[in-house]
Amino acid sequence: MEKTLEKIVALCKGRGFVFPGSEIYGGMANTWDYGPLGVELKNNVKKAWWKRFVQESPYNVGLDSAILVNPNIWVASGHVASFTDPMMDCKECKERFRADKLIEEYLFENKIEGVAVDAMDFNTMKKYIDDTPIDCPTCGKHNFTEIRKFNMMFKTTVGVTEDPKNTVYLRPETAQGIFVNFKNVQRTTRKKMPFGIGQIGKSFRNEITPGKFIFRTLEFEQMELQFFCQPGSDLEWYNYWKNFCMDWIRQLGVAPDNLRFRDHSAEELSFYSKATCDIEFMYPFGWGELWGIADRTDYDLKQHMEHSNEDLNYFDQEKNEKYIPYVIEPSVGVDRMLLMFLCDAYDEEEVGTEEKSDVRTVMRLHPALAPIKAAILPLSKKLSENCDSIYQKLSKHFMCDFDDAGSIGKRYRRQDEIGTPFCITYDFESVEDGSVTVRHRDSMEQERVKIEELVGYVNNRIMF
RNA sequence: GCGGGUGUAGUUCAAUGGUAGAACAUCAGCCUUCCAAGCUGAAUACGUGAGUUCGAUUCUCAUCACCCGCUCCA
Repeated sequence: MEKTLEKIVALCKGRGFVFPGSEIYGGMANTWDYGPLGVELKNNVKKAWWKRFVQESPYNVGLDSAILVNPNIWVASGHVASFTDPMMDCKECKERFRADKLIEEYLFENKIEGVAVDAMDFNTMKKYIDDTPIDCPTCGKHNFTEIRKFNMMFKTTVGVTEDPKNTVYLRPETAQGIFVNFKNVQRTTRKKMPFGIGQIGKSFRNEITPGKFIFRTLEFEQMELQFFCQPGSDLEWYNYWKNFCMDWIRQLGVAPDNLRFRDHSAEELSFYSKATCDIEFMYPFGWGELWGIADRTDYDLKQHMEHSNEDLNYFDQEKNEKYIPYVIEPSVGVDRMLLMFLCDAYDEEEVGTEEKSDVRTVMRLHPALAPIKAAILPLSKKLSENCDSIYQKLSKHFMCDFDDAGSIGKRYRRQDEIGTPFCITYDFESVEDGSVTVRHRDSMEQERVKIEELVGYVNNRIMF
């Protein structure tokens, strides 16, 4: 079986998981809408994360902070400076480069030391490139455009007048909302070190050219934990959360062969990070980052302390000492996690006979993630009305579907394709014995269950 | 934003300088007692705008969008 992104995108669009954004207006690049099944799947992913990382955790509590915040937060966090890429084009071959990268490469190749590219402003960079024999890596010529700023933060304006003074940004990450609430949360929950704050929310990045379905989008949802701990214990917790995250994904049924850790090399590390590791997934287009686990040190709290003049130290009563906590950040994108589950769950099975080959498409989603938990299918249309009360009863507890169009086999296939773990078939005997047939998606086995036991039967199996 | 490609029903494909067909999917009816059956019928498309032309889905230009590369990393 070939598992391609095209097939998955087609299934998503065809069955109502994910639609292209603004489609009737010709679309809008890198925006996607979640359909009736997609929103269920997405909610289930978020629910599962929240349950494991907040609800069941002795350490962590939740938060939902604002998307629009005081712009000084982005100055303090370094986003205003570092999210602005200096782009320049080669006039000869039209290739585009990052000016700072060009200089860095040149310095590296010629073993020149003592030139701080990070400290240069755009004019200095341009002048340096003009004055230095830095050539276009593609065509070898030296004829560049001016540097243009590319800020990855979306801007908008507070108030009705478009005064630059009123500019605010849509947050490019949820983390900062946690840091600025560190004291509020610690005080109100009376948490002691170590403890974490979890948050699920939307972030926005004005990427140059994203792509690959919902892997990278302008607007995306993050599930982040910022875990605060005593300096010195940070690496221990860093490893703890790495494994914790990996275990969680595996328990949700993702094939271990499709997952790996990838530690960032020293050059690759963000300026604020001491150690970073990605959990990567084997997408149809190759290994791609899913979950970033970073030791952010005390960088963020320190920055906010400086810029806000608030004391963000933590006082440890037991040890009678004061310190700025270190932060371990496991941060994952909901959308690319959802894509992972879709890709991993997608399966095609040969079920045809010799004369007539046939393919059965099955989404082998973990029952806790499946958009529809149970489909209620009358064996004959004559029995449809008898199913009303079953549907009403079950739908109080979980998402159900009802379908009486077409043959029973066809209806099983429809449910297989959207990952429904249980099909409940009401037949002529059901009228007599008050039982139904429960057909399992993966084994295709059937089991007779009393109607009054259905809720418990399904609930026990979708629990995670 | 730059380079290359593409734009016809929901999907996959046709045809045509004289306003478009099919398959699958969908819906309705008949039939059908557990894994994509059958029959009958229905709905649905030339991305948008301008130009050439008696007439454009077809030719030209523009525009918009999508795909592949550059970029990026939740």
